[in-house]
Amino acid sequence: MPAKVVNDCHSTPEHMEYDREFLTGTVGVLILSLLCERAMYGYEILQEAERRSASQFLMKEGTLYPALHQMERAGFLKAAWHESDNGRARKYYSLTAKGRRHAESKRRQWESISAAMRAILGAAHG
Amino acid sequence: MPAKVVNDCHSTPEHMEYDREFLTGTVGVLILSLLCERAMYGYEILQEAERRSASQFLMKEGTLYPALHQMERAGFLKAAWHESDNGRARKYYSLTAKGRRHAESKRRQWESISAAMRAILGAAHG
DNA sequence: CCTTCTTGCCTTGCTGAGCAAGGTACCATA
DNA sequence: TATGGTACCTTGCTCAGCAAGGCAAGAAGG
Repeated sequence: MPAKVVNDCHSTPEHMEYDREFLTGTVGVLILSLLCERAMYGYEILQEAERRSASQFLMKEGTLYPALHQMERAGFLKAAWHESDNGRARKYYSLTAKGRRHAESKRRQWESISAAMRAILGAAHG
Repeated sequence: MPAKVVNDCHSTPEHMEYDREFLTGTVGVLILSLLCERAMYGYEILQEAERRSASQFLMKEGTLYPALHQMERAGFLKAAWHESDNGRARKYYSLTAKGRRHAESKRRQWESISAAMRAILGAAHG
């Protein structure tokens, strides 16, 4: 039996290292919420998430791009290529109407769970 | 490609149906936090989680028991059989010292993530 | 000139969590 | 006699995150 490893999380660096499991689900809400404000391209989403969370969230490309493609297939996003100043091609994603509704649903779910967790954890750690 | 399905979450029943992904990670903190207060047996944990979250969390047995076993193997929990009033055997789990430290770490992680999410979502939904 | 860094997109293949769906056993109630 | 609650358990599937790669092009520095 080859042990567990990966993440011990006993140290407290400037930005906390999270057990991967905790991020499950957050990625979706994160993307949808950011795109709620304005259209963005993939690389920009990575940077925005990092910036706004004060470097707490360091989303990986291997997480982001597949997620974007899946949401596009699901009809939540639509993509459009645009040239940037530096001549570099960027793929901008924006929310569809369906995606906007979905974003709202996800946001409500997250807040509901967050509240329920606070109710339980709060009682526990007194 | 056989569609997505499973959960639409557009209705708003008394207790919200969550997309499974959101629960990932929460289960661990939940168990550890409850056991922080007192020793409990599996079935009791299911009920407590449901009660305290006002039926928001309906943890499944197929989720709970394997999680308990894994945490025991990891040295976070220790188990002890006790007879109940009705002569039924119950397996009580309690935290080890290591488990107590782990619980604290997990709780801090959750709160940190929760805060970061609020920072991003709050800005988004204005 | 060559290397390295940054931007910007992408993929394949593994791991591991949650869970549906089953099973066991006992007791009480209808 | 069956149904439903208590109380424990398992096998096998799905799917999200991610490590680790790759492609292309421009900028920076030696």
